[in-house]
Amino acid sequence: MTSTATIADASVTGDVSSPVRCCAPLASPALSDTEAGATAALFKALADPNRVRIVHLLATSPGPVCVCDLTEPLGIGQPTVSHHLRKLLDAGLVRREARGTWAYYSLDGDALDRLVRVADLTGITGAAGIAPAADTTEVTEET
Amino acid sequence: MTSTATIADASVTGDVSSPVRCCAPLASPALSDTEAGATAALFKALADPNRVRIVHLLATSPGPVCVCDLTEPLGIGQPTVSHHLRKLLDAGLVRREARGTWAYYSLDGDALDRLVRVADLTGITGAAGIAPAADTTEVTEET
DNA sequence: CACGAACATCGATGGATGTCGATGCACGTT
DNA sequence: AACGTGCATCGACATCCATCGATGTTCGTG
Repeated sequence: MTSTATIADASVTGDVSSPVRCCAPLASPALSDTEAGATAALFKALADPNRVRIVHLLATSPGPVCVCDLTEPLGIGQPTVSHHLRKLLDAGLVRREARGTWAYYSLDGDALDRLVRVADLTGITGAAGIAPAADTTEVTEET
Repeated sequence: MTSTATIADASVTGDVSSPVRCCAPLASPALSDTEAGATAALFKALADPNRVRIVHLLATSPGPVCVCDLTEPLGIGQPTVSHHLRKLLDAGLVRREARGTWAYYSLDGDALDRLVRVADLTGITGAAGIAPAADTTEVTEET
């Protein structure tokens, strides 16, 4: 189906006046399926309020935090906390350190850096198709 | 609910040697419930491979893109594309411009900036409880 | 004025996910 | 050795979500 020559026939004249077929030949997905999935997985790890709170608690804590420290401020059961921590662990956002009976969790600074980088990558700041929000131009000079 | 005063009794002795009750009183969630929810919602908007691809396509496209331009590279139906675009629209990541029969979408540069800022905010880079992911355990480094 | 195209919405459905209670395991104290 | 504590896992359940097909609306052309 990708052979739709009619699409190319629509031409990229730029005028959107006639309902021919529309559809200018967009760039094919330069993002591989695997990469898109990995990026989505990283975001999905933070797509829950309680996990956001966990990351925030880990960030604001002066040191590693054990599971039982999280159940109360979050207001959820211990199995659920373990569940969320596992999600964050799988995403590589936190690190686990078993210490006797306890399990201490801490943020992975490298992962957070990766997160910021992905956020930039997603938008490719400075690309063309970005509508400047308000003040036109001036679109985040980023790094 | 959870009036467990015993927790405070555990005290912040700092030594984790005896299984008294553990649980040093972590800082209460400095993140408001509303804020945590908003942050999670922003991440949730990008927690899907197809939406990541859409954002990528919008970013790499030389100009605004209509819905029919997306159905083919994504390989999903038109209603589903509209569904995803609505999610991105609700999250404020894209902007919609009706133009005759077509609807043109473009990225919202301000929203992307906000995304990067939230990613920073989530981790508060430079906070204490962050493991530098240095040489120690070498993590897994995923794929 | 009638037809076709693009798009949003509706209803339905299968799969993923957050939450809980109960259970099992590891470890340190008594 | 026996007990208690912290934690991960299991099974179950309710809910959310991505996807599709069908439908209705709007707009431009013949």
